[in-house]
Amino acid sequence: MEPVLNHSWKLSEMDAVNLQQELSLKIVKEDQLTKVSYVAGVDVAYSEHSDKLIAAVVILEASSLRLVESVVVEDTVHFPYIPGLFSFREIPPLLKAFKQIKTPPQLIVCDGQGMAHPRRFGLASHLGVLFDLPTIGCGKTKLLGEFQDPEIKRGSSSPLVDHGEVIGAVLRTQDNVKPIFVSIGHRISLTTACEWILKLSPKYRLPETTRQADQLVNKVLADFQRDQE
DNA sequence: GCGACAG
DNA sequence: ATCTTGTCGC
Repeated sequence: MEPVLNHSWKLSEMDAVNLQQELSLKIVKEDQLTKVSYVAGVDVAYSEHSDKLIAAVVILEASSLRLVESVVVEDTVHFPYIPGLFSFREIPPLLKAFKQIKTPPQLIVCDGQGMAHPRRFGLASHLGVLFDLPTIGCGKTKLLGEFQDPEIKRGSSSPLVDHGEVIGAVLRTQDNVKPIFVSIGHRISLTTACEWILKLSPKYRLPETTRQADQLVNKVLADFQRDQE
């Protein structure tokens, strides 16, 4: 559960890019994923007129999709939002929350891209390498790549391609609903990743992991901002 | 120069 | 991400 790397996270943009390139040298391999009892979901919500943020990690039981544990932390923004350097903004608070998790997950679903990234190393890949756990990148919109609209039926998908390389899948999780962008994070194949996302999205467009994490951070942030006034 | 650009 | 009301539909 401990991160294999320990950075200061007080990085310049250039430092961030260099670190990202170092970490991306790690090899992504497929795990069996046969014994996944718990799946984690993560999300961060930001305050508008302050540098405060709320980060959360939720743990769902894989078989029932029931919420079994959640950790919420308050933190401060220490890195700006820059497309391609998203990890450096969200990982510090997420690590802070992960440190308090008592139920270790065997899979993490991230709110953002994994391999579908300019350097093939988005948030999901980054988190996967840090924890050495299987991770899936699951974004609501694309960062880059070209694709054809998948068929209208739930479960349909089409490849997300960048410079001739398949970097992810555009997956329809509900009939006639806007598809989401799935990509390999770490230690998982794209096919297995899509299967998991479908399993985690029995009713809504987004997987339960990100939905639960999302509603949690937004609720806590709302309470936090209410107390400020 | 113009458009794109995870959250 | 965040600012925001109602509205169409199952």
